[in-house]
Amino acid sequence: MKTFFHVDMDAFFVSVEELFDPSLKGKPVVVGGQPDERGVVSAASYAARKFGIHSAMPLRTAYKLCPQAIFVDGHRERYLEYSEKVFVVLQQFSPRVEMASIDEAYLDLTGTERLHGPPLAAAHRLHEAMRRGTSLNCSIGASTSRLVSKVASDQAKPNGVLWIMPGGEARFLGPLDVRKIPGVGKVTERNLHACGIRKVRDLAALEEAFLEERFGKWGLALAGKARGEDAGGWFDGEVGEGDDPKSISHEHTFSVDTADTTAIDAMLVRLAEMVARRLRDHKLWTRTVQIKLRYSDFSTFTRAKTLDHATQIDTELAEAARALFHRAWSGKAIRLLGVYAQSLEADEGQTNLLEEEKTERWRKTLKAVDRLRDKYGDGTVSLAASLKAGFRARVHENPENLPGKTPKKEE
DNA sequence: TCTGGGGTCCTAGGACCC
DNA sequence: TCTGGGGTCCTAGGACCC
Repeated sequence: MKTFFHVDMDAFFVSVEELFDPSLKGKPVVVGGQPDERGVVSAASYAARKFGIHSAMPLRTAYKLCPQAIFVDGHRERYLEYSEKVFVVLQQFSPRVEMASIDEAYLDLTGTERLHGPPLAAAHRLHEAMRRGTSLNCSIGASTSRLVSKVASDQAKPNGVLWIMPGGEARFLGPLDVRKIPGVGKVTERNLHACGIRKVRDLAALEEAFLEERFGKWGLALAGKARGEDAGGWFDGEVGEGDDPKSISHEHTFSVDTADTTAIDAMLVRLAEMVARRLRDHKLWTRTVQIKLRYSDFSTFTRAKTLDHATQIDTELAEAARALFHRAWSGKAIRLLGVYAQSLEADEGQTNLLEEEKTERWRKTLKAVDRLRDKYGDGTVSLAASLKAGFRARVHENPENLPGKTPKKEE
């Protein structure tokens, strides 16, 4: 018999901000940006949720719902720091920990009864340890599968613990809306509703053949989920598997849509530089470069190109990104630009000797550049290709709105 | 309501090879 | 000649998650 926990921090970003500014406690707080900015709510305090504010809602909408709410810019470094503290606490309970995102994790506690006692008691002890170790509240779901534990932690919120006994999975899931199943979003919910399926028990009662015919492979996975099984999709494999990223990307939404080629090129180069930097940090190389562009009407296009050799070099990424962009661009004003690296490879496989020497020289240069950026901020050092274009663009775009760190000092 | 940024996984068609 | 089937890679788009 397996035992899994799902641990989910309560209103994580808001709670961390409260630790830095206790006067926020109990007030309607919105993390994500200022009310006049383009952007969405990253997290809302429980007081703010009472006004109907929730994450992913446009900031302007949140402001209309609750003008007296306190709007706070997000501080990623703070959340990463606290995410690390969460991880440390979790590791004390089981070496089999997998952070599923910055604020939630799965624990495999199978076979730890003699050490931790029965699941419910262990969950309560973990809950208390989290409070002591991080000063933050969390909710914990415990059961025989990751899926059921995840749903359970959601039902336990805020600040609660819920254990679903072995054999009780179907009874627990049955009365819930299908939307509660991880992986069932807006579209799948609508499709299920169209078939008259509203509750998990409706889903569980259906023939697998019907679901497969209607929804394909996804339908089969859905049937398993309705029974509380982990198989198929995100819950495959062991807890703690999958460390290297499969893609690295940066995107930016302009504060005002732009058709200015100079500003666009500068942004593409900048995004490419940030992606390349992170590739080097991870010791990874990309073979497939992709760009994304979104027009004022929100229509979105992507263009990808697989290179003849893997790279982690700013200018190669930037050149590929610019070529892709100009192939796809209609000339209309742009709302968003993105640069993506896929088909990532580990730090080997540089076969061509000449190529190797060339990239080696580059790597030395870039290492120096990376050090400078660490010292003076991301905006300080740009490679030649971005220098000309970059300068004007920084005048156009308020530095506060630029991705990455704001330059602390101009060289 | 006027819609971020970082990801993962899936589908489907066409190219290309055997 | 007017026609197979499988495997893999590439590309574009989309659902979903936090």
